[in-house]
Parts: sequence; C-alpha cells; structure tokens
Amino acid sequence: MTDQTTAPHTYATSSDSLLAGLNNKQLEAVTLPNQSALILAGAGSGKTRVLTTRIAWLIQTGQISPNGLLAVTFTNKAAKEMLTRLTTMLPINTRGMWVGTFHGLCNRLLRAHHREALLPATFQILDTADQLSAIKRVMKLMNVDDEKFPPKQVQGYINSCKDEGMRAHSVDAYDPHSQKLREIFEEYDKQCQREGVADFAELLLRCYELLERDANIRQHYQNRFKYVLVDEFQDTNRLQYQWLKLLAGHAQGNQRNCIFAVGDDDQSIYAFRGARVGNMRDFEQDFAIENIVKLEQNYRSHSNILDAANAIITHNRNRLGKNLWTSAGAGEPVRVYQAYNDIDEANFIVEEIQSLHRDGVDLSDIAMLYRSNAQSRVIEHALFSVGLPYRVYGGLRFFERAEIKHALAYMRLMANPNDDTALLRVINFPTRGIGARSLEQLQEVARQNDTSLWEAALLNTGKIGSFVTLIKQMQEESIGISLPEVAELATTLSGLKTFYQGEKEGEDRIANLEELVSAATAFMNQDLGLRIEQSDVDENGEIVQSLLTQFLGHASLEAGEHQADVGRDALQLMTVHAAKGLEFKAVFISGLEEGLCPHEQSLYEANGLEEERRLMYVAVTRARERLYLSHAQSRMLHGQVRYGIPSRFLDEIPEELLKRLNAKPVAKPFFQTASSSSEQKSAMPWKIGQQVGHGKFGQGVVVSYEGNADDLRIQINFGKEGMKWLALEYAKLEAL
DNA sequence: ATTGATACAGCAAAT
DNA sequence: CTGTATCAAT
Repeated sequence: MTDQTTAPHTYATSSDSLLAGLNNKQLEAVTLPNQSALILAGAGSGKTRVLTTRIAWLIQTGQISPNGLLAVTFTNKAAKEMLTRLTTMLPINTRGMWVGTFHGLCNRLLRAHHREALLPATFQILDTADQLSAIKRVMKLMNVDDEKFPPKQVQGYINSCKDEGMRAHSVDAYDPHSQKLREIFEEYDKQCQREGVADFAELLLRCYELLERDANIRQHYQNRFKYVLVDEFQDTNRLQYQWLKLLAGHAQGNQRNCIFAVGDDDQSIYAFRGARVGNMRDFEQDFAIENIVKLEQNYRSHSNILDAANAIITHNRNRLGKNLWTSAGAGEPVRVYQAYNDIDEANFIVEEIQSLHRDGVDLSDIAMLYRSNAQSRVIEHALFSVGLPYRVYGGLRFFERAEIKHALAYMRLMANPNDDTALLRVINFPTRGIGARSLEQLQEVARQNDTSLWEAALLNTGKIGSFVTLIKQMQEESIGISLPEVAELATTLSGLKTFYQGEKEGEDRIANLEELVSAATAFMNQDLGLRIEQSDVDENGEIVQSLLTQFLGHASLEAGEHQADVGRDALQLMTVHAAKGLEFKAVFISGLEEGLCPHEQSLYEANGLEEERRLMYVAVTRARERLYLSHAQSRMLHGQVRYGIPSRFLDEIPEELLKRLNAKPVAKPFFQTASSSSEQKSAMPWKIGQQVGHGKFGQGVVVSYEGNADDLRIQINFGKEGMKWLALEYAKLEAL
C-alpha cells in the first residue's frame, strides 16, 4: 500500500457520488461525526451498504487511512462481501486491511504475536469435532465417568465458560459435579497447550488475554485502529464485547477509539453460542451513545411479506422497538401449503420451483430454507429425481469430510508434529499395524514425561518408529515445494490414495482428495503466490505465517464455502441461520410445525421461544417478492414417523396476508402402523395423524393409542400444550 | 492387530 | 435413521 492510494485527494470519485441514493437515515448514519455510534438496522434496510459506505466515506474524506480501521463480521461470506463492495467504491488495495470474522482476526493477531501469546508459530485450530475428541481423551486420562459427564455437555460447558471470558481458575464451583467439570476444563486447557492447539473460543480468549496482559501490543493496536466497525453486533458474546472495548481503549478508562456498531436485536439468533443481545444496551451505556440511528425503511420486500414479518416479531416482549416499513406495493399474498407428509411437501416445493423457473426466475434467486440440516435430505431427493440443479450450504462441509480431515492431519503433522489430535487420527490410518495396545503404551510414556505423543514416539522403533520416519520424510520433502505439492505429498506418501483405491466406494473420496489439491492451488494463487518459507515479512512489516499454516487455518475456520459447481445457476438450500444476511426473489420455508419450528428443545430454554421467533422473522424477511410457508401433517424424524401440528408462528400472521393453497387439507388415509392390530382398529374412533380439537388444550393431532375397547387411551400432540395421554371415555374430542 | 458384525445412543443452529 | 462403540472371530 503506497501513500498515494491512501491520500484522499487522489480519488476521482467525489463524496457526493458516494452518498448519492442514500435515504436520510442512511445518510445520517454514514456521515456521523467522529464518535462511537449504534445503528439499529432492520432487515433489508441497507445495513451492509451503510457499513461499507461509512468506511468508504471515512477514507475518502481523509478521516482515516485504510490501515487505521478494523471491521469485524461473523461470517466469512459477510467479510468477503464487504471487501468486494469496498473495492467497487474506492480504488484501494484491500489486501492487508483488517476486515474479517472475530475468529479470523484473532487468529491473525495470535499468529503475529504467537510468542507473547505463548503459542507455537504453527499452532493449529481445533474444530468442533476435534475439540470433542480432545475432551474425550482428557476424560479418559482422568478416569472420568462419561455417563455422569457426557463429553458433549463438557464441551458445551468449556465453550460457554470461554465465551464468558473465564478460565478454569475463575469459574465458581461449589458442588462436586461442577468441581469435576472445572477440573476437566483445566486439564483440557493444559493438554491443548502441550499440543499447541486452540479451539474456536480459545482463539478469542487467548487474544483478549494477550491484549490485556501486554501493554505494548495493546497500545500498538489501539494506536493503529482508530475505527472499529462491527457488523451484526447483536450476535456478539460477552468476550467479544470485552475484546472490542479493549481495542477501543475503553477498558482503560481513556476511550480513544470509536466503535461503529450495526445490529438488529430482532435478528439475534445465536444465543446458543453465547450471544448476548444485552450487549447493545450495554454498549449504549458504556460508550454514551446519544442518538441511536434507526434504519426502518425496508428496500427488499413487498409489503405483504414485510407485514407478515412484523406481525410475527411483535409477539416478542424483549425488543428495543422498531417497525419496518416499505414504500413498495402489497405484492403477492404469502402462500401457505399444508402437506400430507414431508415427501408431499418436497414434491410441492419442487413443482413450484419448476414453474417459477419456467417463468424466468433464476434458480439462484430462489432459496429453500429449513430449521435443521437433516431436513434437506427429502428435498434433495425430490430435486435429484427431477434433475433440478441445487446447492446445499452447510451440512457436511468439504473440509469436514473424513478423507479430507485425514489428509489435513498429515499436513498438520508436517507443520506441527506435537498436534496429538492429528497424530491419533492418522497414526494407524491407513492401517500400519499400530493398535490400541501400542497406543496405550505410547500415551503412558507421554503422560509420564509430560510430553506430546510425538515426542514419546521419537523414542520408539518398530512400527511407531517407521511412522515417525514417514512424517519426517514428509517434512523434508515439503521444503521448497508449493502448497498444492505439499497436499499432493500428504495424500500420496501417506498411502491414503492407495488405500482408497482399494476401497469399493473410494472413488468419491479420491476425487475429494484431488479437490483438496485444487483447493490448495486456489488458495496459493489467491495469496499472490507466496511459497512455503518459515516466516516472511509483508509490506507492512508484519509477519506472514507459512502458507501451509495459513491454509490449515483457512480449512478450520472456513470449513464450508467450498462446493463444486459454483458458477452454475442452482437452487439454494440452507438453514435459516445460514440465510441471515442474504435475500432472494422467492423463498420457501418448510417444516413449519410445532417441535421443528419452534424446535422442541427451545421450549425448555429461557427465552428459547423468542429466539425461535426471531429465527422465523429472519427467514421471512429473506424474501423479496414471493414467500411460501409449508408444513406437513406427518414427517420422518429421527427414524420414525412424527405427527405435528402447524407452527404457532403461522397463526401469528394475519389471515388477510395469506393465500392458503389447499383450504381444506386433503384427508388421505393413513397407514396403519404395525402396532395397531386389526382387533383394536374397531375400538379406535380416531385415525393416527388425525387433527382433533379439545376444549382445554385446543388443536392437536393423534399420535398413538393403547389399551383395548373398555380402557382406550390416546396420545395427542397439542403442540404448545405438549404431548398428552387422554382416556377416550372422558375426553371430549371433536374432529377438525 | 484387524476386521466385520452387531448393539446402541442420540438426534438444533455454526465460527 | 445414522454414526460410533464394542466385541468376537480371524
């Protein structure tokens, strides 16, 4: 980056053209004076535009240089989007700019100061699955009963502690159970330290602690980042907010830097990973925000869609308050389809999509949304059978596939052989005669000497010795070759390719391994062809990590996004979470049944239902012109047929906005389940799956029944009221 | 030590 | 239903 490009007077575009087309509120937000600000930006109100224009305006008016700002988002998608938009607004080189996700930026900072952060230069990142296996290992070593302490729960405990900014020594534990949890937490962290690995939450916590502890580093970044911009502020957790305050110099009491926070409390859908909507109110207080700028004009959706969204969200109690409006016309009504079952629902959706497509709508402008990933299978099947191209986001991601994780594990060992998780993954894969027995011995030696498994392995000869030799050979051969060549090396020298060639259904896996090499090539080219060298210094005088380490970090932090058929016009399939921030001409929201949306688990959590409602709000506001809401009377869930009643969120939309595509749901005959024998059939007046009404519990659906003619009890799912067993003799039920 | 079969548990969202 | 854990047989 040269001085020339950062000097404001060199820009051809005037600030007028930058600001053209903004409405008053947007303009106000973009041109706010030099102070911290909170922008309450409703869905579709031009939030990203405001954020990027604000950056461009600050740069163009010479208030800040591109190096002096830090912009943080939650998804890689959003970060990329921001950078692309910036480059179209300003002739600047965005390389070297600090724009990224919290995790990405913390990773970058920790790499640059790994010594001060007490981490090896090549520290690796544990993804969720790696973390779980690491926890299981610790627990085994500590002889903890995994019945009493389910590893998944321990994982949740550790992560939520870290999200709150707490280490094992600072958490309260008064009863034996929580004391044990704390002990596992402590041992787990020790193990991570020994192995030189960090989980997702650790990246943030470690970075926070580094800035807090090291005044030099802290001041360096505080002096550099005069402007901190935060997207999706409502999704920040306590630790992230503390981190932001530290960067802004707020925690030292002499606030020097400005935070420009953009958020929407109605779109807070990440409480499950520690997000605190309350951070918005705290921010308002802590930074003495005088006027919150509210962006309430929606430019995205027709008013029927927007009215439906507003109607839903007004049922939430805890809101900052905001009402979206649009000058667009009413548009089409919101379509509601009641399907007989999940397959019927999928077929309906596919037919509608085909018809939309025939009418000239791009498939990529149509999205199919669902609450949980598992729901995509039925739709995928239906799409596949009619040959409609589609893209699934989320689900099994590329870098999470078994064969890719194996290859990556070899690459991780080349970079950092102390990574026990990686070592354990591949020491006997492909099998080379190192079984449980030898591993136990190896772990015992490591434990006694308090070293990593690798160091213990160095003492071995025999089969373990030849594994050590293999890794060492890989390390030697990797010197001076390019990243894709390293990937190639990891897949061949390890024997992975040969192994999968011998497998019956190994072709896909081999194709994926080849894809990994292409991914490495793409990564290398995108990074201006840096070659592997231990460390390098970029034009800003910052340390650049080895390309291999960068690539491995990329693989952990950006597990998805890498799908075949990118440029092709294809229907978009994703969860509602993944759809946040996106918009489509037509949107299908499926599975709107009690138990699925709102998810049954949410009903047991504090404020769980409100979060589900926000999720629904996010889903609805993705649509520009056409919105379909569908639910099924029965669906295959967890391996068995489940009967559900329509989601309460459907009832929250005024009837006049809706167009019911099948006013009277088709009363199709239901299959008799094996358990309902023929002699009981006569005594049972209701069909399984039938909709019934009850004076006290309202609408429900018959799930099952038991007993004989004199004592027949039927089980009914009343949704909001829960599952009930009723004695037929007394229950007054009416058919619906 | 490896393999293959069978039992069993869990099963929401994502950096 | 599906991935993982366990166990008996090679």
